[in-house]
Amino acid sequence: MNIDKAIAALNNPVRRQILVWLRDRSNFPPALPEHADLDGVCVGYIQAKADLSQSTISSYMGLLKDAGLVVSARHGQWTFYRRDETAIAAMMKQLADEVLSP
Amino acid sequence: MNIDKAIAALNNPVRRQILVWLRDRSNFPPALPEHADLDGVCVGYIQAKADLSQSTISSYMGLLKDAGLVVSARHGQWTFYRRDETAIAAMMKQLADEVLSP
DNA sequence: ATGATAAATCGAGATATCTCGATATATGAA
DNA sequence: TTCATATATCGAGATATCTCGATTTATCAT
Repeated sequence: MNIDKAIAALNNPVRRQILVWLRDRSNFPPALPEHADLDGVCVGYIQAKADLSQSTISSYMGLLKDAGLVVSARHGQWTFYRRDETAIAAMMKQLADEVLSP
Repeated sequence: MNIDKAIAALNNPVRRQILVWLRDRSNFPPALPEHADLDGVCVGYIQAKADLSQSTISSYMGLLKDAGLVVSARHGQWTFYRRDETAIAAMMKQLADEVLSP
């Protein structure tokens, strides 16, 4: 996790909204039966919800992943993204330590 | 305080550094005797420490102020900036509420 | 008034980000 | 193998940010 990349990733309302959506799987359509046991949400569902182009969402997810805020797992032709709660909490703590007065 | 403006203001390492410096007045040279009772740090001191141009620092402080993270007070020809601790804490709380899982 | 100092504003070139459509890659199905 | 689907990558135009030097504004001292 890199605080500069993390803040840059957060510096966009849609990317923050995606992080919020990913807090709850029920913000998206049900998974396909063959994905029922998998964690995370596929890019297509995120794209539909965000209503931006496929390439934009793919690159957004790449930024969030590169910042360490989400992790991805490929299953067949799908890539599933989910929050990295530990990394997100660590990033927030680091930012708070830096920015808040003790 | 506006979370979009605040994150944008934080999305720059020098501006974050300035916020850190402003946590402790002793990060800067002593105030002039006639300013001894005033709170905050003048733009010139911040500029010297950050080693960027006067106009850049003036505009950085404007961004931080516009984001609500600092407040300014003019005294004679000097403008003194200081952290708005309440607003900074509120901003961090709002960001945490948005980004952290409950 | 004049001149000096501090800060804010302006205008601009360089760089980065946003967002798209088109194309490439990977996988699964027929 | 061929086709369809999901995602990633590429290239580009529009917009925003960074940072500067020059100028303007505000204030103080002479």
